[in-house]
Amino acid sequence: MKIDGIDKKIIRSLVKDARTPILSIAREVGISGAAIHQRLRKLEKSKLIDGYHMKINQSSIGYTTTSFVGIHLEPTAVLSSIIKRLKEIPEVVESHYTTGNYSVFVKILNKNNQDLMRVLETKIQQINGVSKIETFVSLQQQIDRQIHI
Amino acid sequence: MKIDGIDKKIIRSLVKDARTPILSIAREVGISGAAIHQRLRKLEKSKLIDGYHMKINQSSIGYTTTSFVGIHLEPTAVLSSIIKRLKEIPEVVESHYTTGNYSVFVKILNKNNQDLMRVLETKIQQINGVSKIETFVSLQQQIDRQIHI
DNA sequence: CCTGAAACTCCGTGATT
DNA sequence: AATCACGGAGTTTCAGG
Repeated sequence: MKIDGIDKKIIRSLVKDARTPILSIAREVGISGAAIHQRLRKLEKSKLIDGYHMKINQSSIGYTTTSFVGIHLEPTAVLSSIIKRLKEIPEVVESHYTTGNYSVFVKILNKNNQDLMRVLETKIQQINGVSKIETFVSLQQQIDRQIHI
Repeated sequence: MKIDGIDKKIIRSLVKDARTPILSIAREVGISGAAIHQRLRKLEKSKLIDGYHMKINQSSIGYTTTSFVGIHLEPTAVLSSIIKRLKEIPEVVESHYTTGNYSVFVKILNKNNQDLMRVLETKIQQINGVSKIETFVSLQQQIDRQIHI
């Protein structure tokens, strides 16, 4: 998959605002809307584009606490069933299987510290196969962006 | 800010696909396009909506390695200047100031393990005030979603 | 908070270079 | 891989219930 300068302009424009009309990108770039349309179709087909998503301001709906939880597993634990249980916890927004100290590493969002405690104690800690967890609460997020093209 | 069932339907639809036409949401919900348009304006004004973004498939552009890096700071380190330096590293996509073992916790994307090593050694480790770092490489990501409304 | 209608803008496609 | 042309859709605004 080759990406030229025009493709990059299209991508940067839609990464910034996914609802930008194709025609306004066309005017900016200096080629026709139909051409932008064709390129976008190709980019979508190539799987370079994962989708277009509205981003919700989590704190505006009361989710003010972001945390990372390192999860140590018991030797007999089965990863796939752990993941299945994690998916059932709506507060869990990311889950990774990692090298290093932990086995599973998750990002969770909560309304407040009490809500965080509830999820840790009554949800994550209760999953069969979880032995020990370690929690890092984000006091402030300073960077949040995508990889730059 | 009150969110009713119609607002939720609008939000869910645009979280899934930010380019969904307002009119098609209108047909789904059963009210006029103008009404959806008005509600969306209000949601945008209320700051509940953080934006609409194209999501790039990072691995399709060669960024196949995701890692989390816990950064220990020297007692004299100044957070704001550390953050400033981190922002200059394009591979750093998230940065948090956290409780727990670390002081700063970042998510970084790399093309491969060698590229990861380069960024750790020649970029992050070189920042003035950084004492020790600990890296967790994601071998697999199983969950990636937004908080559910 | 909704609607319908008008004016405007955009989308998607087919024919063409 | 770009262009033009065009009919169908979508967006935005506004007067009105």
